[in-house]
Amino acid sequence: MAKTGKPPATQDKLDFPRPLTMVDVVIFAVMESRLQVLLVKRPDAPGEPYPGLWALPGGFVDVDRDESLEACARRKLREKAGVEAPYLEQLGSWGGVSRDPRGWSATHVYFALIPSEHVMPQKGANAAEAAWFTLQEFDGRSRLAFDHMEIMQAAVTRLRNKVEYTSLPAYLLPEEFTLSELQRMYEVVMERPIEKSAFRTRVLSSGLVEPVRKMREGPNRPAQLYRLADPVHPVVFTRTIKTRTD
Amino acid sequence: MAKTGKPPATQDKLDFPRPLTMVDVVIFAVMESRLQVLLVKRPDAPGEPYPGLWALPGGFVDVDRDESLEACARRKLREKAGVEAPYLEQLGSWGGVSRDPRGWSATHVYFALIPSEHVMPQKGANAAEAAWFTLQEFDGRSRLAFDHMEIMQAAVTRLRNKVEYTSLPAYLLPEEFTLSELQRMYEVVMERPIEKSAFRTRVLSSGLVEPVRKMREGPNRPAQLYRLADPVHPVVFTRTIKTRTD
DNA sequence: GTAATAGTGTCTATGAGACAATATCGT
DNA sequence: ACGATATTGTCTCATAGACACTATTAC
Repeated sequence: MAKTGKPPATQDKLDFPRPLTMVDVVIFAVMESRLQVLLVKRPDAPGEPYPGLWALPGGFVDVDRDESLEACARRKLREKAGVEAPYLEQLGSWGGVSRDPRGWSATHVYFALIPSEHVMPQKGANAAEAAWFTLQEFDGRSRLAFDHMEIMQAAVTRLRNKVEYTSLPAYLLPEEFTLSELQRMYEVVMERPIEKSAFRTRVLSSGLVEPVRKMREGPNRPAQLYRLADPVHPVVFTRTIKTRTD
Repeated sequence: MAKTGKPPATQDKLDFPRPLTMVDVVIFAVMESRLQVLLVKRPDAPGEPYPGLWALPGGFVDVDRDESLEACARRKLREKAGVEAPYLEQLGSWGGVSRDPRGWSATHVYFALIPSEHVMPQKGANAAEAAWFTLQEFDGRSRLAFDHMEIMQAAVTRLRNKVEYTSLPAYLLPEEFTLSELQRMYEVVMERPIEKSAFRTRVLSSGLVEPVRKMREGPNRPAQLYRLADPVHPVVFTRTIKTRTD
């Protein structure tokens, strides 16, 4: 920030054109053993760009209602997905002259992980059409509105990178879960199997989880249920889960 | 982005108040074996917030001159530090009602690493007062304008985290450097000594650097000079440099 | 020779990866 | 007992960390 930039040196220093400011959210959940993203359909109303195309849930910052960018993101999350996400992190921002036909715009993008249990009645509060898409559905053909394809890819990349050395997949599960279920979340996100024994040692010795006095019953040996020891702070491991063979 | 938010449902859908949009840059360099940050002094002119306080270099996005956020950041970098940074990454964005007395504002923050050789004639192009500060100078007492203290801390945290598993410190050096010099950069950023032998193995086996047919001469045994094998892409290691003892 | 820094080697500890063995449930 | 999944154990390998040793320059 600092001093006024180059804009017209009028008497009123704030009297120069301002970019549009928005917030978008990339919401991930795992359903049917697949990583999925929530998208909403662009309205057909006149003046609306990219009518009928799928887009990330989001919208303009409302200077009267939104205290901050993150508060705005949480509002979008509530409105579009009807959830309080257990994990929300800022992904980055995208801005420029050409990304929105309505003019110079900048969007602040957040990415959220939610347990599929929290998944919504499929319609956002404002009745906008919303749907979950697996990542495979974007191989080339389908287009998204604005630069949302690029943003979504960035979000997936970030998630896939972080999975290698953090506990993020835990936020895709309900409060209580077994180690096998946690392992499955890792495998879905990484799209490759991981070794059971090593995984258990890694998780248990990290202090990531603590056992609850309950078992998951089934048609086989019951499994110990765990919950996050510190649900607020993800764990960062000092090694990636598998030596990369770049 | 997507549909217009809650703002006044006028005929013209874009006719609602827009936040101020800016870009700030946290510029790091190592000088005198210390990690330092470039700051500029806020002007004393009437209407300018935080007059006389130190702030991150930055300013409003100029919708006529700036193609994109990153282009805007590079412009600030040129104007305030007079450099093309060999490393520039987006740090995040900060936005809300209260961070700037002039109204709802959002800043897009980048962080840059530059070799101290590139360091400037001390005055920005626009004659604004600029100076380098060591991080120690911010222990409590000194205040920065806006939320720039918080932003700077976030930048330092990001850098310190990434040093553990990336080659970022290489961008604090000139094109050609010795392994000892590289190690010194790591040590300055991490604020702890690291082991020579392990460091050399790590660096050499990673393909991070390649030798040039030159040596650094001195009052002792000459050292092999290296340069980055791929100056564009930082290397990501699969292990942190030292097991954290949290 | 000495001082100073560059560069190598050796040994240990940690934790990942592969794979096998054992445990405990419902039926 | 059988099927299925949970849980543990054993062995190997890669690499970080500690520390010592050797190498090459200027003086």
